[in-house]
Amino acid sequence: MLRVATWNVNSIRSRKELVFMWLERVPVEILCLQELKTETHNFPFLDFERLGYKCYVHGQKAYNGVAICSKFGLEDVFKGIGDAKFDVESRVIGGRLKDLWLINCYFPHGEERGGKKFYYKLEFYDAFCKFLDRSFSPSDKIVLVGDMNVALEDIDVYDPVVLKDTIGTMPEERQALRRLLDWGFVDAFRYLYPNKVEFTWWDYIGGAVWKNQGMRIDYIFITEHLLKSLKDVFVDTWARKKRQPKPSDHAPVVGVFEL
Amino acid sequence: MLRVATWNVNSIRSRKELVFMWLERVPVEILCLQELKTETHNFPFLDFERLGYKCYVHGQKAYNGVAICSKFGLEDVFKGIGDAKFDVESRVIGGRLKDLWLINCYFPHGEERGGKKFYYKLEFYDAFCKFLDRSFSPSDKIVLVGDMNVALEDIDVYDPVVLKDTIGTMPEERQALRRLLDWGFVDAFRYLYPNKVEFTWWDYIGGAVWKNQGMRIDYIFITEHLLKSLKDVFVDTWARKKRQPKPSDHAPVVGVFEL
DNA sequence: GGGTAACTGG
DNA sequence: CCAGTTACCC
Repeated sequence: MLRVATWNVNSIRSRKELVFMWLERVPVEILCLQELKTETHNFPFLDFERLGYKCYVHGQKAYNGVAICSKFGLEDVFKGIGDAKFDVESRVIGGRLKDLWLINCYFPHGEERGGKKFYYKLEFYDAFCKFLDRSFSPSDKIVLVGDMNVALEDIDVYDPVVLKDTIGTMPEERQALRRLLDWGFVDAFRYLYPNKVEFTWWDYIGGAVWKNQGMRIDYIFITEHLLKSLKDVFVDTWARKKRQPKPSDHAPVVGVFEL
Repeated sequence: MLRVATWNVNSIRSRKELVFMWLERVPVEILCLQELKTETHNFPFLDFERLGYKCYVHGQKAYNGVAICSKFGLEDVFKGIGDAKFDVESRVIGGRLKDLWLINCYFPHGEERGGKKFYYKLEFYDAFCKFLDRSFSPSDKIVLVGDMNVALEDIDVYDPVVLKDTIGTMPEERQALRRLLDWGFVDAFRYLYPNKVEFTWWDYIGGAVWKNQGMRIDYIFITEHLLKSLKDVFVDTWARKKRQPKPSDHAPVVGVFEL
């Protein structure tokens, strides 16, 4: 069994205790983290080592930052997407475990429609697709995980009417995310559960998590070769609902594979 | 027995747990606090009430702020020194318990010799003496406590050579503080222990507390009528040496009276 | 609402 | 070194 988790932790320094508590509950083999909000040298390598994880970290001060913590050593580890315009930010890290590629990405938030950050988000998706074209083939075994900052369908938000034209739900963004599916990925959660309403992110404001007012913006995408190995995908809201230590606004998503 | 304590807590919001732990050790009847660093409405009135204290609070956002927490109700509570120039900051609070006046003051730090804040400190002392002249008589029973931000004598600093011309030790400042003694106050600690070397403040920097590199800048001053009632004065370093919760850089000073 | 940084006061 | 602040990001 191979369990691959993705979790936007919103600062690894302030969240590491929670992460280790969660790993006791769900000791996944591979944990992909986003929004480390710290430089690589501040990453808690030793704490993860004690639990048997080797960590591959692409840190950044204050913003972004991604890591893969794996029980198995990775090869061909890469950072960024080979595009200088976007690689000034630490949003992508990947590597290979035998014939399985892992890619962990923190896609831009976008802020609001029409602004500079909104176009940056769309352009990032564009650049990411080009990176896929250059570096991979849809016939590869690839697990692409991360915070995509887009809810794919209306079923992926708690209220599509209330959230109309809010960031993460707009047609341009959904189209950008769908290009990853068009390229050759399958949304593992939706593949197994076509009608299930589950969210991975809830705003800190107004106790949204208690009213389950969330969005599904964190994903496990897999290429077709992996579909037969996919056993389950689940969102663990335990860590999001904890009050002490304080939670991230995202919950971890876990994919279970039998390879 | 009446125990009166003075403690610069360096933010009551971040120090309240420590204060309540300390009150279990030394349940003083009257606790005078300085550097609340918060507005009056954020003061933890309820926590103190649970322990039987009535609190008189003169708060301020971010800087200064003083309070008297008393097991007995006070009358004629006043805030400030009646001088608009200095009363824009919350540095003084006082009140009367029967025939005993309590005055709690946080004197300015002064930063360094020659600067604006240095003259402000000296002028504050001047204005404070004028306030005493206007409002009190040396024949009154008065307990004046607080962070005076001045070490009276060389014996009150860990190394007068090293600290020469550093803030809190300079002749101008000592002269300003001595004017309170000239007015009619007695330094209760020094009265009982003429040769004792004890400090009330240690810099956070460089682990000064562990090397006992401190200064005595927090005082219990009393008028002559109270000398016969004075039983003891002690500095409790317990709270300063605690690591969890984090300490203030000042230790509480306690005066014990038999009235 | 919760994290970061840079600044200021002590 | 340890508080507080404002400003920025999500």
